[in-house]
Amino acid sequence: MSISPSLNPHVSVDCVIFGFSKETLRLLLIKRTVPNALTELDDSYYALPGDLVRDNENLDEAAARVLKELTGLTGIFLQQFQAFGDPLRITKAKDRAWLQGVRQDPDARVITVAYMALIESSKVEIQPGSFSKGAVWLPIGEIPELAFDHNEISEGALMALREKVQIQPIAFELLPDKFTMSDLQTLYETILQRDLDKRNFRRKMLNSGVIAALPEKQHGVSNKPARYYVFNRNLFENGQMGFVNLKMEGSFTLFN
Amino acid sequence: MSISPSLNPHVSVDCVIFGFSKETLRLLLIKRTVPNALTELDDSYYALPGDLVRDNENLDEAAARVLKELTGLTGIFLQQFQAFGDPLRITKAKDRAWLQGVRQDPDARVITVAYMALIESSKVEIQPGSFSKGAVWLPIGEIPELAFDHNEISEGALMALREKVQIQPIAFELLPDKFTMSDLQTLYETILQRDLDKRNFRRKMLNSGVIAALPEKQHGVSNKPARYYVFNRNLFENGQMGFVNLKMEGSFTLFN
DNA sequence: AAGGCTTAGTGTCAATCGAACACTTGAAAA
DNA sequence: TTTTCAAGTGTTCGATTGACACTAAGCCTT
Repeated sequence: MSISPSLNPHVSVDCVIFGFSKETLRLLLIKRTVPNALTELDDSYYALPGDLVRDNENLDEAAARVLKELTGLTGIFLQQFQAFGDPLRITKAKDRAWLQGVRQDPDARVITVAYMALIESSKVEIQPGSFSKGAVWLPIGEIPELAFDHNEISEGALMALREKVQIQPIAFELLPDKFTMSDLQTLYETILQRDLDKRNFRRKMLNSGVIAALPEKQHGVSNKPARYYVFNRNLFENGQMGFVNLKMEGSFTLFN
Repeated sequence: MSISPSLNPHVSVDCVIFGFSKETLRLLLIKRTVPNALTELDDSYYALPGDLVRDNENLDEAAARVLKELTGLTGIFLQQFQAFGDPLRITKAKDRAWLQGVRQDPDARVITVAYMALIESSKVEIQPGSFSKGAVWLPIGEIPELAFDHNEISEGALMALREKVQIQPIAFELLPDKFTMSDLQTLYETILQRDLDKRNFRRKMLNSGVIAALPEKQHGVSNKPARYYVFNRNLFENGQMGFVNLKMEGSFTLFN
């Protein structure tokens, strides 16, 4: 992204992009480029993809643009979860050096509105561009020190994801269109970091109506082939079903 | 609030302040003052209390400051819920006229980070000041057209409140320290807009451990005096209890 | 003083839901 | 043909939910 006069120099969006592969949750991070090749700081310094908000776009549009520029994808799950505006968020030396190369007013206070995106990670093809030298999927357990306050933002996104997944059926956004019951269970177990009972999981998923069975089964696996299911997207987009409620320890339930 | 060079002219906070009295949920709104008395627009034009964020404060601090300047209160429940940044949010003619009187750069794009506050409304004493000509508690069913996109923000806050109240025991913030079971039930019914069964409500509230009975009862009421209860604040601030789960219609519950 | 009015406060039962638990099935590989 | 591996399937018990109606306590009225 080139610097442009239509950028609002005080507000940015950052995208915490979740994917799920090899039984781990991952974040899509970019490696920052330093345009005028200052110093040694261009190696292994990752950041969340983000950009300043332009004058002619709203926050959601800015986030969707960042996502599209990086991955080529549109129409994916993308939800604002928190604004971050600590005045000290850009004080790391490395960050200031980078900003000097890239921003007109490197000392400006920037608040950022953070979004979380859920992607089926195999859909992503990293778009080439000056925006980033490269992008990688890193397991959430192996996130290094990131630029600015991006570690804090990522943590916040993970918390928000854990909560939302217990309230709305959004985990499906991380899976391919068709998936097995085990895929789904593993995903939930990964996000929630606890084991679930196979039979209870199955029963409740099916009773709830959020997924539908396909006639098709796996082929060429060396064990009993699993049935494929699809997410019943209409139910939710038409607002029929409000609430998916996944209890946590110490919870209690109220009312009729 | 006077214009000051330490204000960030691109980011503001707005507070949606909820109170509960006479069996209705209310919002604390301010009447805007027009410093240089332009035109006819100073009558009955309400807005959410808000201000630009200063360079030396973070977003939470800015929101707490706005709340304190208006009500004199500190330490009250105040939670960020959404950022609003539509480029067209300041296009109403009245709004532009007002901004010209009050901002250095009235055409600047401002994004706002919205907070919701829960107050026991009898605690509020409106602070005098140039900030607002007057403040009023208006029932949420009778909110007129507000400045900017403040109607949209208020709606969003109400939605957020309805959701949060089903997940965490925060409704108590709207009640006095001691309250009767009926007070509490009426509050929940008002927020959720549906009737609850008295006996079931009682049972679940008591079993949950969120409230504790006091020995004291009402005096001087012309019917059977009700017992007082207090909110068991420690349980939550120490993180023992995670989740209060109030089912909605069409809900389903998942997992062990 | 008695009766009326108003809100507080209480218990049970049937249906549903949640948690725990182990064996059989189907396909490929050996 | 046997082995290996994950898929798939039911039941039981305890806890929770939701529906439902009468008595208790205090003040007010007459």
